[in-house]
Amino acid sequence: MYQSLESTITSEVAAHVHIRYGITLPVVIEQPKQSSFGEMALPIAFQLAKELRRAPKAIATELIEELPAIDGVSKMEVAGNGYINLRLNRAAYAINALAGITVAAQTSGKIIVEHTNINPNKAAHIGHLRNAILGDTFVRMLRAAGNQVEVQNYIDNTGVQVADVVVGFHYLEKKSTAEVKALAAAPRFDYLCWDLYARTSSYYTDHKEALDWRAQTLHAIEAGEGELAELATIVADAIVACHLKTMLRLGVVYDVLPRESEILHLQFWAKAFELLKERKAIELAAEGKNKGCWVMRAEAFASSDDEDMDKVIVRSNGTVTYVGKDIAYQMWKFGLLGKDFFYRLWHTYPDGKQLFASSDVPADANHKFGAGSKVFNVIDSRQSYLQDVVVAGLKALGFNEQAANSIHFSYEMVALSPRTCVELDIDLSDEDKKRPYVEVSGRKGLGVKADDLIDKLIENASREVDARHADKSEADRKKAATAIAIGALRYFMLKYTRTSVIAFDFQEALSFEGETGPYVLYATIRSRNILKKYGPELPDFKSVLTADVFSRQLQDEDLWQYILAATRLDSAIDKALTAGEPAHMARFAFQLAQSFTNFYHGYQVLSEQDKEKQVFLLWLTEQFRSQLERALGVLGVEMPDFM
RNA sequence: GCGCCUGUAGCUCAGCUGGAUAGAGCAACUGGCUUCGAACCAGUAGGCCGGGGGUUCGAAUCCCUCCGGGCGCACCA
Repeated sequence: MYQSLESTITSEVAAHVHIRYGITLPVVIEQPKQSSFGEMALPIAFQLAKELRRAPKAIATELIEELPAIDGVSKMEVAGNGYINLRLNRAAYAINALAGITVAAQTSGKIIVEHTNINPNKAAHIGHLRNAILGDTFVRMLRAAGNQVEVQNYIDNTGVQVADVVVGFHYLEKKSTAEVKALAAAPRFDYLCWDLYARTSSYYTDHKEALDWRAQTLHAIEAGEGELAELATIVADAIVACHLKTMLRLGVVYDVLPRESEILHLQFWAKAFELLKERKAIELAAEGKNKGCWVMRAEAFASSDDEDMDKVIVRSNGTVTYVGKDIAYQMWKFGLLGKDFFYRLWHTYPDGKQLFASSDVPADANHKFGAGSKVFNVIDSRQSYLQDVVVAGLKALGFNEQAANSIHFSYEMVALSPRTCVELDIDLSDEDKKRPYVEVSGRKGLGVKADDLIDKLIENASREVDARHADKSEADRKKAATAIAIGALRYFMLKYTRTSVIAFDFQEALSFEGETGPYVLYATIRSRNILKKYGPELPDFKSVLTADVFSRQLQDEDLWQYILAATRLDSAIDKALTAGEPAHMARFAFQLAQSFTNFYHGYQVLSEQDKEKQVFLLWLTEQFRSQLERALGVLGVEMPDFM
């Protein structure tokens, strides 16, 4: 409701300003610092003051006199040096909120969001959790605003990391294919590979000659033949299954898994290579350190034309680098490659949703993916250099529009707090101990595994639930504890803005008090309980609550403020999307919960004697409940039945 | 050296892309459970928004500069 009023006001004021002054300005609506100033504030006079070279206050006064009446606004007044404060028609606002008036969703083309992208060679860790939760929440925000979204999780199943685990099994552990297959079918295969990967990595540092095994393995994988290639497939497929399972625990699902193996087999790169050469986006270096390589000139992606900065796309031995493959993949996402994958059903989620993976054999699955109009790549900020190169590639090919619509949805890494490192027995240098956070290495097998963290959170939540609800069955308690734990985790990962490094600390992550997911859940449960415990059937609000009733009840300033708070969700989603910041969404949900909690303490709904007021309070409670649940849905947090 | 990010309460962070008296949570202190469940609430205390210049009606926010911290800058992904 709030959002639709906002859009009415901005468009009417903008139209007036355009006609009256011949100036086109974006009209901004702010929330006054003090509620006594009114519900909305327009700083438009300040914006106009620059162009008109007149005092803001005079312009504001003039605007108020000349602006035609706006539906829903009862009063306008000049305040401060030139603010225009608006007071709303409370009863009309409430009536519209009751009717569920919303802004029509905008329809644009398909948006592709790529996230998670974990190397399929070891268990997921907390850094991957941030990526997936950020990506998944952004997807939910986009969908809540009416966009069509496709979620992709890219699988690099032919890379060095997978090869290293294969080297570990084959050369170090001397395992047969059958043995590896058996291990892959057993639980916690991702944990086993986590350790094996670390062991192989450290083996290389002492035995440089072993790097030859890696080269052989990579070669075999690329050729797609022999025992080593088969091992790679077993490992990668089994680990992908582990990752999907971990992500499903968090409510994160995907539409399609484009895999690097098909990018290779279906000659995506060859096609892109032709185009890059044809349009002179890359050139063959005739001399210098990159002699014999196809390179993208530095000037295309950096503010330098230094030859040393040129990026190699095709190595002197003719093989393509990661960036090259990524350019091909990015082109496919926009439907620019003139090629598509085949697809096969990878698996079906418990709710019936189907997940497809790319395939190189023609199948009858009639599914089409890719060819989006806008692409968000959720990748941590350490890869911004490579993302810049990919975008520069599109630009060099002449795809300027697509380059502009390729968005690196970057975020900072998840490091560990020194305290948590100590808990995990990670050796720290004296220098590290002084830092606020320490970056840990997956290659060394250090870090916090995603499933371990989730297990620990569930354990914690279980303790609380068990203590409060001895009467419930163990299964019900476990279910509630799981929902609370996941809510806590998702909120924790979301409450930091993208540019903030998370110094992961067990104590903080395991906290269920204050600005946390459980706080929001608790408020929602309370709203639900009031409605549940109200004896008779809930009244039919739409017929009982008339404009008269609203204008009587809304003379209470606090109640009016609660209505405003409980009708802002759509506006909040919109703003968070514009800012590209899921953290704003999380914060809004928290503030909404705070607002309801205040209402909860200020008004006794069930014991209210005045019948008319009670119906009104019930409706307000219901309004809070539905908005809180929707907000949690956007955050991907599921409700426990009790807590 | 070049590029990107960053410095706000004791700690962890917001601050809606220039607006009114800079906000939360944690920790600390004082209170509140026979109430729609205290995973909560009310209150107290805590800030030269890293320093200095500039832009203007107005700066935590934009520009310059200095200081401090992080991350990138492979024929690895």
